[in-house]
Amino acid sequence: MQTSIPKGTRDFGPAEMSRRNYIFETIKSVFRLYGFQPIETPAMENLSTLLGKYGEEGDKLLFRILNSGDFLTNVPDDKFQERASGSFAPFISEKGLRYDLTVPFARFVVQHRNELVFPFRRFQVQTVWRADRPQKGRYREFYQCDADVIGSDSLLNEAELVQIIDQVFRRLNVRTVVKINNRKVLAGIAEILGQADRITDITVAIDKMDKIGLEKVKEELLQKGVSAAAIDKLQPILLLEGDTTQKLASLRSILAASEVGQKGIDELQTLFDYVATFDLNTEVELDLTLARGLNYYTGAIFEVKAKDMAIGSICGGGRYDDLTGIFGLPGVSGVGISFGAERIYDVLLHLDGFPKESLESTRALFVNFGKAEEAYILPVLYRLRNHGINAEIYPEADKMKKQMNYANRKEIPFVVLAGANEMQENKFTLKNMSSGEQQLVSSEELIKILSRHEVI
RNA sequence: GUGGAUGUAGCUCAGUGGUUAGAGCACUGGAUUGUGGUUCCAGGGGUCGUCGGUUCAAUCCCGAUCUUCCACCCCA
Repeated sequence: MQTSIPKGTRDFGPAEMSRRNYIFETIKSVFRLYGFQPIETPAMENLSTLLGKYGEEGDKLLFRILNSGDFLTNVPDDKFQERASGSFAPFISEKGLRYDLTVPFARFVVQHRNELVFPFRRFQVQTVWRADRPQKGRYREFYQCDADVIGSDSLLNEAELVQIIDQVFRRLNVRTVVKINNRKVLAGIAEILGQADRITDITVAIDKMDKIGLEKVKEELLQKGVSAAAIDKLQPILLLEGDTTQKLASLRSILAASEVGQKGIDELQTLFDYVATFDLNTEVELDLTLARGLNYYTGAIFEVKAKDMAIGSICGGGRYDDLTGIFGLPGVSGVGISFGAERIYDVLLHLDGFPKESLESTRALFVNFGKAEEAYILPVLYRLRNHGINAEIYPEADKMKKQMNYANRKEIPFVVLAGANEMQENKFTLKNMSSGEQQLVSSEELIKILSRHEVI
């Protein structure tokens, strides 16, 4: 029988799981350090919650769940005849798999607003699904690791998110650069250009600056119907030189006529002032070409890139002023970030950055020689486990070669042998599998040696 | 969603319009009845992605479909 799994999904074996858990645990522990609390939401949401929140593209990428039971009976005859999936679909599907963690979170906040303590700091590490066409580093099922603060306008939140990013990548030993921009500044730019209604086209185009270059961006803008005069005015903004302070200063004069632009610059200034007082490993820079696709961002936007590997962003986020408004709770501002665990995995693999001990599962294997030996071993095994030592006994009295081979394959560092000789002396032979050395020890010594956590 | 490539043993890959399709690694057994990683010997395992067409004959040629990969769109 041929087995397979759906397109764009993956299995994870034990070795991959321990590496992935290392990443998840690192991220979660930093989230906890900053006072964030975990929540989980269901894999599926009502389509009414999901639809229309990610733009037209996003709606197409939603996985929809077929209604259970005899789902065709609810379809009116005329819809059935039309064969148009657009009008047909609502009758046969009312649930979908979540597309990200932010929208379900917004729904969660609205639904539980009376139980929550605001400002609410939550983190969430769960799978999301997108019916995208898979390629390298892009899957139809993947994890997101989100932290958001909701119910606070303070820019201190943005500043602390930068600290969190720094702390996570410091612990993972990945050199990064954090790029920051502000959606209000982008709106200001569109306003100055006299193209306030084209803000989406403009931001999408200038987001491609580092990828396709200035000339292509200008071409794309022309094609989208932005006037040549406006593009000429845009050019000096994209080519701003100098450090952050200088960039902000020149931007302030360029955007003098835009109120929203000035507001954005103020916010950026405050954020960078905070960040300047932190002792960070990561570089933090102002990048006016950073746009981020998601259209619910309204203030700061972040993106993190690895310095030692070209793989796109490994973390991103921003402020959204009214995400809960669509669920009937207006005026609640939030800001959050999302770590891309799958890409961080690829970066660590590339840098050989996974710690050796994260792979070890069993510390000691007891060789099985037979029933009498089993009875001798089991109480000691129980004691080892009570001391927090991962240990196992081979379940059958198979050939030594096979049992030793099992230890090799599982990369178990110690093997314990206890047969007639050892039983007579009430001792155990402890073998170090990497050096091949072995010693005769008591059960007390066994526990003592195996409790040491050094890597061998 | 658009364009291009790909699919042969568990894995990495050879190969041919014509008898029983191969290698390395892995697996199982033996050399070796309390000592693994090395070596040697033997063995099991494939409707050559799936369906259809051309042909006396297809794993090979053609078409469709699915998978994986690459670029675009978009994104983590």
